[in-house]
Amino acid sequence: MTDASSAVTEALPEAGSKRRQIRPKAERRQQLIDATIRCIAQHGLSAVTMQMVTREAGLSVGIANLHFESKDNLLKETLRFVAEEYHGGQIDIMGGGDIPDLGERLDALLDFQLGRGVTQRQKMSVWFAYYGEAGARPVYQKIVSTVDRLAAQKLEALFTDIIREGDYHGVDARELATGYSALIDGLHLGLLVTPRELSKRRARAVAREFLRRAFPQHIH
Amino acid sequence: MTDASSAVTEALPEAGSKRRQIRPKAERRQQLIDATIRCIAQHGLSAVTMQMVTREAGLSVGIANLHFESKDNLLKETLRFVAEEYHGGQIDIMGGGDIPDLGERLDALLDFQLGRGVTQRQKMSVWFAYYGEAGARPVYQKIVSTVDRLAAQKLEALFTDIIREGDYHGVDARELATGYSALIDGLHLGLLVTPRELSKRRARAVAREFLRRAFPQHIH
DNA sequence: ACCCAGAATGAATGAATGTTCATTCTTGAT
DNA sequence: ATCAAGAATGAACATTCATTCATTCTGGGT
Repeated sequence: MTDASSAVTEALPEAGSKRRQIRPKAERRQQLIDATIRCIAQHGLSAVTMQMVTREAGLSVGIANLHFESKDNLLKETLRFVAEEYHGGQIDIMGGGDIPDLGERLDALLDFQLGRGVTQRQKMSVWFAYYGEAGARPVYQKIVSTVDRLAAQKLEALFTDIIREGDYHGVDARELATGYSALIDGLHLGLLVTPRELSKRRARAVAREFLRRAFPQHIH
Repeated sequence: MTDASSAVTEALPEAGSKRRQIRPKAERRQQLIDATIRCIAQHGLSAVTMQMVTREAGLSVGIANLHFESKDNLLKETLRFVAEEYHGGQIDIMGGGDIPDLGERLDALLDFQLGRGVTQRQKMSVWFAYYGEAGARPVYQKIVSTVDRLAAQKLEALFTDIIREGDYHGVDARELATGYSALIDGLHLGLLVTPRELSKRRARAVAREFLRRAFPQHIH
């Protein structure tokens, strides 16, 4: 469904080549979204301009309004892309039967959530930039909560399976899922804002400890 | 140290009174900071303008640059205020001997963190608006991490005391403190972005469950 | 009653930004 | 080789915003 290793990191089109190229609409859209992600990460959402984004993409200013009708729309679509990439990745891991062992599936989930792909500063910056505006922009809330709800359901289902398999008592799958999701979000925040105090390694240890406390038989 | 019930919510100075009033510098500064908080919460950080803030404060545009030298500075000072209010409140509860019983002190902390004062949408919006920009603005990182570090130390100390008192084994105070802080941050995020899915009541239950799991003797 | 230091005002300014659109260029079909 | 559809360009425009500062007003000190 989603590709966590999208080409967000590779900037710089062939510098020097000034020849105008015509490319399919979908490709240009993605190019602009990727450039937007880089710009938000580097300059902050409130400092992003259309000129900045199109220059980063190696294209002219007019093209942004050709493929997206407005800046607002470009930002909206960028959020949708990031949200779907993140939550889609989780859903793939949780729902798919790719990993039959439930404990290993938990591990894979944790790896995805705090691994290289997602915790790249770029992605985290974008993620929280929108969170910051969500309070004032219902559109953002809706985009996030739509994918978020599905991921939450899958996580709850996974926890329910684990609870049944391990015969754990006094544990509420729903509450635990809420707690785990919140913990991961909080760790992402810490990694973004105070990277000096919280290393990726320690973030992972903290999350793992949370799971181990809840499911001791499943986390080594 | 800080006053959690500051007058952020009360908008509207006496409407209709057009008489110019001269007030001490400190008062005007606070007036403008409060107005800025309201504006960020309502319109989002990226949409805040000086005209908007000064109108909200019931003052003229020029006054903002009289008391703060620039918009940048006003935003910086506003973040400092919110950060100190939030972390200062926590530090007061944790460090002070106002509450001798450690379990009760934990309860008080949780009440403060997820109670009315802090979880007001206004404050949360501001908090995360800045987090969103922190990736691109080292100044914000520094302001937050300064107060954050102190609060983290106090929390770790409190947890250490509790672990000693309860004679808990296999628990690392530092790691637990990191996890708890992250959990609270994540719950705040949930309350802000998906208030429909996460009620304040449930957020509190989740946090309490985390503590109960770690310190069963101290949380009823 | 008077005065003046400095607080407060808001129209004016210039810089920055989103959006438009007339024009140019590319490419695949004929 | 030619052509048309439409992708791409970027100068121009209108708007918005932060900042300035000449001017007005206030209130405490004398």
